Amino acid sequence: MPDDRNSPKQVSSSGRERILDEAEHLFHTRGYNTVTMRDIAQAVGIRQASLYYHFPSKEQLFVAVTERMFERHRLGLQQTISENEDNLRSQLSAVGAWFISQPPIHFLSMVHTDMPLLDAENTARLSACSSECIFDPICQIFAQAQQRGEIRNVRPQLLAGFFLSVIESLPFATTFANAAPKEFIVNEMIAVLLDGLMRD
Amino acid sequence: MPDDRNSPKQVSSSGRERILDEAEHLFHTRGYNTVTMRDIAQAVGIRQASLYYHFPSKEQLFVAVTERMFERHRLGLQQTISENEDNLRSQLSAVGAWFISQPPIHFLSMVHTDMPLLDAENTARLSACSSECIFDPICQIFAQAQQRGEIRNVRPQLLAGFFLSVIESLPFATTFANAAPKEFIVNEMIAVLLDGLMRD
DNA sequence: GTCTATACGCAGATAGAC
DNA sequence: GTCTATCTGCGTATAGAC
Repeated sequence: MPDDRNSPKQVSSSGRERILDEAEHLFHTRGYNTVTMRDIAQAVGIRQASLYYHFPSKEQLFVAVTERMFERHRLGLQQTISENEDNLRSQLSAVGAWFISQPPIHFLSMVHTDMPLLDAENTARLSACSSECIFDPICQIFAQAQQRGEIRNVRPQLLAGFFLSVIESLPFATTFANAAPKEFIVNEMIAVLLDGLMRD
Repeated sequence: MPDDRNSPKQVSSSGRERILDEAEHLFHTRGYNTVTMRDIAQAVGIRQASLYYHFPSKEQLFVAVTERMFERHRLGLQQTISENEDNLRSQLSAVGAWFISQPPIHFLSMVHTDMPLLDAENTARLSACSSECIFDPICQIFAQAQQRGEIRNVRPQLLAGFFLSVIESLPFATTFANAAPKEFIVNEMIAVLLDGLMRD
């Protein structure tokens, strides 16, 4: 917590943070376009116009929300990966558990539906942020496993995309009536992936 | 082509069909919410209000468009699968080629962003339609390969979800600067999948 | 920091002429 | 079948009081 002598109350639950929390929940469950500033204000418990004291526009609020979310994933993934440095299987399993523990990103929806509504500058910002915080860490897992000789030489980017696309489809897959729990699906996926990659 | 004696012009390019064509292109590149009836009318070359002669509402137009698209996939998949009955690898490769030949479905975006804006009844219709036309056929491919003893016993639903989630992420994956062509990615995916499933 | 009030534009849909 | 004209509601954003 920053040492801001002028802050009258706790910094941790400042008005701005409460807005970011509620906005994140709404944006990433219903999408940028569908959520209105009134929805967010109502969730926070203030009036719609009051949001504009904290954020200059809906778009800037969305960017702030999304960057904070990506950054949280970057830290979470970094810690998860460093705690399981022994082998690829345990790393992937831990990473899967990390994603399951977080609200779904709905990355494809974000890229396809939300991003095109933003300024070109903000689109570029968020794209870069998503690569650094999510895609690159997963890539590194596979790249390092290859350096250790643990798996065959398939392009890490391909494998990372592979892995993430299945993770992303989990929220949908588990809407089926007879769906298995998320943890089961992820581990099954990892098993299929590795039994094809492992040298016997 | 149906034998409609009263049709004054060719049925193939009737006004209704032209609207469906343009609406499909717009809806499935930009999403239900973002596309306006004026956008569709402009693409067709008529005025916005004229659309309401053919379809009672934007929602019904979207449902008609999406059902027609799913049905096209059902027929395309059926033919593709029947033309490659020998083994799983050639079937999957052909199915991958089929999906690449079609405009992306953006299924996850549709479920996450578009569907919740529709009536519960229409949501149910489209969900059922997507299962019958897309999910079930892919499931059958894997189930039959298991019956032939070609692959291990992993739940076909899991493998179908696996396969489709990667197909769905192709439009995104190929936006990267140094991206490989779609065909390459799909075949690489199939190779990883099968080398883990094939009995050696 | 939050409020009320309001300006402004846009999107879906209807009415009725041709 | 397509048009013009219009109604209605909603969403973002601003102005200014407290």
